[in-house]
Amino acid sequence: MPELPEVETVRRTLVPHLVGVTLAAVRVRERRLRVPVNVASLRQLAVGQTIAAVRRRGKYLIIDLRGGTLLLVHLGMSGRLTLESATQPLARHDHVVFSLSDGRELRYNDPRRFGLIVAMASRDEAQHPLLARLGVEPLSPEFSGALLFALTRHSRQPIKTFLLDAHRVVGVGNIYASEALAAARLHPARAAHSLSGRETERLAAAIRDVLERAIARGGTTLRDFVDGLGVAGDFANALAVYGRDGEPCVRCRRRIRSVVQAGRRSFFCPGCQRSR
DNA sequence: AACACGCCCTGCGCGC
DNA sequence: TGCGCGCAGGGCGTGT
Repeated sequence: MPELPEVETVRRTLVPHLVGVTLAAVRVRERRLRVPVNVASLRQLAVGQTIAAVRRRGKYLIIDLRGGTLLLVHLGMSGRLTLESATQPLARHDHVVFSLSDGRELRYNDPRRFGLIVAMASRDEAQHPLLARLGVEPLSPEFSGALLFALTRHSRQPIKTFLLDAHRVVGVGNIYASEALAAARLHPARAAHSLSGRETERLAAAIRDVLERAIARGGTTLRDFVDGLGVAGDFANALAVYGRDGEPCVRCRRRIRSVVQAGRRSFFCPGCQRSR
């Protein structure tokens, strides 16, 4: 899926085109997403409204509409949110299509349908079940080694699995969890609570650094990902360990290995990332 | 409370 | 060439 850098890339590419534009109509061609699309609420809350801002919270895009409503969009594993010419034929898996006042269309495409689009009143944002329990933003000033140290104290989970839990830290998915741990030289199987203060400092800095570098290069495209204008990301070449099982580590030349943790594959260098 | 697990869904690449 | 299998960037409900 789009992780934080990919969602942020979509946000940045859409902002200049969407702010000030009105949602003139919506067509829902497939309502069976992770949360079933509520067509009536989309029509009542979103259609006719003008876009005031496009924000991001974790892996969620939040499209603020004038008139006190917003659209919450999650791209799941395979989702795309792209601006297209209305004359462009619809593609397979174009599930939700917004007609815009400038004649173009904003299209939500998602083959696996793990994503969602929800309209709500802006005042409900903080209490909404999908948002209320989300953890800290890793690119915010409040995120630090000290905070990560505090958050990890009572978790016996492997640190890799811990990082994937959006109720603790948002936005870090399977690619960037492995990349951050590699940069911090921490073994993915280390129990979260076993990390020292120095190690959580290193890890927090690595998370921030890898996310920022990925955003700077438009995100990671493994297969599906494109930004709001249909352009693929460029960070896949910069990945140090993810997907590089068997290849030599650029730092120590040992072969990168992978293991499965909590059902997700983790990549690491056995030379640079010792378990203790 | 914390954590492991299975499941949601489609598409693709691989081995046979 | 075709087919079945395993696996994929996420997140939640359920069980212990």
